[in-house]
Amino acid sequence: MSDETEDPYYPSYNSYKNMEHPSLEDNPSMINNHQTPTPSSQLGLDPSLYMSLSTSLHGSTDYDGLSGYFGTFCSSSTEDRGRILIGAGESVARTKENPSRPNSSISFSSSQEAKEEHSGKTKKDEQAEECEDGEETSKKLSKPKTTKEKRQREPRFAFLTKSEIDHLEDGYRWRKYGQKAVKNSPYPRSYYRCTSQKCNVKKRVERSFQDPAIVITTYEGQHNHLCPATLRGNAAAMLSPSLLASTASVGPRFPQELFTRLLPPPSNNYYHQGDPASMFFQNLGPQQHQLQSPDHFGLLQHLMNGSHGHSS
DNA sequence: CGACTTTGACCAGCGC
DNA sequence: GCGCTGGTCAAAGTCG
Repeated sequence: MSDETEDPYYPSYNSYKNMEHPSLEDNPSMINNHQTPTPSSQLGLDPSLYMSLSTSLHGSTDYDGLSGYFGTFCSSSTEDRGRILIGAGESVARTKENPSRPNSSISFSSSQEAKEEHSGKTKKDEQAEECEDGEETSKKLSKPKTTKEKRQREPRFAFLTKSEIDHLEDGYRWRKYGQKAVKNSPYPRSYYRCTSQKCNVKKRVERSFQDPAIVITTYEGQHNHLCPATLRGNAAAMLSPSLLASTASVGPRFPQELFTRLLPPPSNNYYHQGDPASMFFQNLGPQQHQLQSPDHFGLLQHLMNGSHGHSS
């Protein structure tokens, strides 16, 4: 928790400051809604890089709406309340979860996982693929392990949700396939797979050991099917046709795509501590920062409880 | 009875 | 090489 060395995979807060994060520079504490910046590592995250967004959502309806935006969350009937903290960045498969990266903030893993591309593919992964391809009979212990070809890991997206429940409803159906104790955390990590056939989306759910109120949900992969809840029409109804068209079928390719479409650039004063929304970007090109859709942002603002009128 | 969860075991990658 | 850790498997159990 005190190492000063810069981890190449987990840029420190200082690294962020050196990047193009005007709002962060102006307001370092905006990285989350706590009084003091909470290093993502302390949250038990894979704190690689980050676009983080925290929102205050009250009630399931809001959550549904926001969920619809991101495709990954397509809907929710949860009673989840409180903030959703969304981060984006690159996570590392073989995480170094404990080494601290001072003030590296809330994470949100996304985009390609550079490190994983080199080392992340495990033979298990290959085996899993074989299984999904119908090679169900061979068990893990007897499977050939000769193939060395690397499979690119799916992008991951971590969502931080302030919630009392661990497994947040997102409209998809998940089957739990594992649970592991997390090092240095009293809270276990649960592993889920989408129950839809041929959909290999996975998610991990864990509770931050730093702030037990925060649930860290990490999605991996993209759904290749319609969300059951979307089919029921609750989340989709909130989306504009254009956005829906691009997200409803298979979801956005990356959540940050939607972020960039939904959110204005992180202007100097809009996102800051205590705001319903605080975010910063990393690994997003400047042009992406510029992308915005007033309509969508308006809706997002609506979804975000809108109670903290800190917007400049 | 099917869907889902629990749980211990196993495996691979990484650091030392 | 060894130990640690994350991730996964699969049998058994649970639930509706």
